[in-house]
Amino acid sequence: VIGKRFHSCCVVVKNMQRCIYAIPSSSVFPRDTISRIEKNSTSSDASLSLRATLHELSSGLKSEVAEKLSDLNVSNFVMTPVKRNYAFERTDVPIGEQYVLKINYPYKDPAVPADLRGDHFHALLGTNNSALELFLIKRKIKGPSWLSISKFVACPSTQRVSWCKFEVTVDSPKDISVLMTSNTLEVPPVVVAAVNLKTIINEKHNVHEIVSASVICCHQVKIDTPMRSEDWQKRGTISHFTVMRKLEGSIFPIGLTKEASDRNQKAGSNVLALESSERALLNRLMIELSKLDCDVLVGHNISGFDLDVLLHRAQTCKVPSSMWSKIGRLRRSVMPRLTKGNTLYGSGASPGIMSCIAGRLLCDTYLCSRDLLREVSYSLTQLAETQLKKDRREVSPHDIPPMFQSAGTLLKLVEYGETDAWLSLELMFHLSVLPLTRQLTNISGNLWGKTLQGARAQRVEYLLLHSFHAKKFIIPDKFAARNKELNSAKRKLNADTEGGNAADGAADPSIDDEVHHGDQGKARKGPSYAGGLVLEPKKGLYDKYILLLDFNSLYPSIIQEFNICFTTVERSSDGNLPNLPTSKASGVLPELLKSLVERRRMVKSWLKTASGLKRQQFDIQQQALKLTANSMYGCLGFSNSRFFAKPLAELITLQGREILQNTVDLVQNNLNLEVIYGDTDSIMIYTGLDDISKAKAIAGKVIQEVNKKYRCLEIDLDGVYKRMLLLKKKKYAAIKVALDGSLRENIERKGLDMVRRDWSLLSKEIGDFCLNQILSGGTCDDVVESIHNSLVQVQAQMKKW
RNA sequence: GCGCGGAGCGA
DNA sequence: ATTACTATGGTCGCTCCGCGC
Ligand SMILES: [Mg+2]
Ligand SMILES: [Mg+2]
Repeated sequence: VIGKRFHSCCVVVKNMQRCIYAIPSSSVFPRDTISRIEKNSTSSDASLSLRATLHELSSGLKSEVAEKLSDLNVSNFVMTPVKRNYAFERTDVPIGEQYVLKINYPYKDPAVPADLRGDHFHALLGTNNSALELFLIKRKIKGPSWLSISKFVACPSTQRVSWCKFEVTVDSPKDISVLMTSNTLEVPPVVVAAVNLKTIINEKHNVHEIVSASVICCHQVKIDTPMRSEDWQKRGTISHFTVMRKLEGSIFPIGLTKEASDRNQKAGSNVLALESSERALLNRLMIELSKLDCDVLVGHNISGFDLDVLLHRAQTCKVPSSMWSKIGRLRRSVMPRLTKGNTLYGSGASPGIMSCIAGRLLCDTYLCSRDLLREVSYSLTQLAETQLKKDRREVSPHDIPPMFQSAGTLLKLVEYGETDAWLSLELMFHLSVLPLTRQLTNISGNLWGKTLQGARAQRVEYLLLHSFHAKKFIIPDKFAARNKELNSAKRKLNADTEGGNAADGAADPSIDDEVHHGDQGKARKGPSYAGGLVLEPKKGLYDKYILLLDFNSLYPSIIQEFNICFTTVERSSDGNLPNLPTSKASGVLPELLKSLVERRRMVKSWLKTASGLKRQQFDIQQQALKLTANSMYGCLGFSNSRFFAKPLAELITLQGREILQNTVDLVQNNLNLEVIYGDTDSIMIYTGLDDISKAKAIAGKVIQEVNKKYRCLEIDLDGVYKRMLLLKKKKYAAIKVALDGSLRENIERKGLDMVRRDWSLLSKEIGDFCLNQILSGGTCDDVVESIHNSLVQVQAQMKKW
């Protein structure tokens, strides 16, 4: 901090040590010897002698390892016998607690092959762990937070690796710790720069060339709470500029130069810079960006367009690396391969591009909107209209060259560019992207940048890495040899779903709630195990009260209820469905979920009494905790996940199906109520009553009966429907009555064509009209007539066209 | 009815 | 016109559309 401003600082951590584990043959630490000496070693000097004994026992192992390491040109290593747990999928590592040999040596030395074996050890784990991951896990760094950095030395400017304001070096990762007293420190603001490029198309090479770049910069952005527009738009905390260039072989239109200098003079800074070439434009842009030294780059489809164009043009125009690399915070000398994989639209920036902006976060509001909103289109124009209530003028690259004919139109172009940057920025605030992703990151302990990219699997991966590490587990390697099963099991499963699909041939999932929408692009793989049970709906129009009961967070609750974990469920090597655990000891996953649920409960209790920004902060935190708990199951069933455990995922969904079926049976057979539908974690009960309080009383009874069967699982009344049209599985609409006593009514539409974005507006509007009529409560004749009339009218209107 | 491909809703 | 998982991408269930047989 200088004065009241925060600045960037790069910390170079030297001497990172690899941490690998050799799994000894059973003869190295004989079980009876170990338990005998452990029993005696309760006092401290006895533990000294324990250590001595362990070193003694492992001497053969150690010398063998030492020899093999030396063969591999690894010289500076330390070996220590330690007690660790294992609970994962490798069959060559015993499950449970045991002594293993920990080997530390510098990352500078080469990684040893993962399949290295010896007479005294039969497996090696952690050989390829990344230094960054190890650092975060060992130092227990869970997302952005204050760190204490001790014994650092400032780096002379000639040896810097970064463009940061400060750069220091520490000699050991242990010089860095999470600052425990950080609650007393203010959360620093971040600098956010919104970028928008305007390009023309070079027909010959079929590439975009940049003619203008606009940047809007917010210097005081909060990351702990959402910000209202009046706060982030406060004068003095925001700045902007546009860099523009003339078209090749032509000059700027008359009056532009004068206008630019007037504007700059008036603003007291370069708000409009005119350059003579694309290369000069890029140079200027990089200089201005490096002055801003922003923490976050934001833009609409910035990862799919602007950054890509920017770097490709820098390459083509031979912008020196000392310039283009300022787009990030690391100094770089060679341009990485910009396109590698990821040519799919909407899948984020390529790794090469991401590496260029190292040190800055990337917030693509196109990708964020796809994740957080449901819209028929995610264009900036559409989002500006529906989300921000603003008009946006669309400018295609083909419209641009003519705009160079007059100063007036060219200034319009500047305005459009700056407006687009502004709208994207506004969208970012509107969606609270930074507070939400920061919170998610602090819960899981991964990298913030990855959360911004989506990377749900990695979030869960880090959450589990931290948890298992804290309990002294050896963590599964990233590229475990998972060559066994693969596709063989999946075929079989699809083939032998016994019974038709009447009431039991269904599957299961993970109970997503509101969020997570836009899903274009990625072709889904076929399912590899059964998911949630979907009851056959009793189709029809219901006009008396219907109860919607729904289990809260079904899968997280199942994991806790049945203590499902890597550490508790015995899995056979053939990948068959395991039995429920009998173990009393709580597993790691259940404990983890319990703590997430408890934290959420606490935050929600604060939320009740808080107000204003504090309240919004708690709300975000609460959402993030729920999201995290709910996404864990998905990763157990994710074949590329480091913690892939299909048997566990399968066991969870099986419990889900049984619980739903048992609930249906109880409600129908014991309570004599009519269940008309249910999906995965919910049941709908037709009460046949006109009296809402009687209906609610029934709900209370059902809830009581169901909940007393379980320890963690909890069913709750999710809604009361006054009338409902039930068409098919996952397709229905209903008038939902508010439960807060206000009796407000609202039509809920699920799965119907009118909620899908692949139907025309006209079709959706007509559908909605029909639905309103059908649910209006009018007589059948009236409804039919009204719909018929309306359709005739539409037909007439269409004929006029 | 089967197969393939494509949509994106639902939990 | 075609398409190879050195990195990486959360799960499954249920319509709809369109082609070919
Ligand atoms: Mg639920
Ligand atoms: Mg539900």
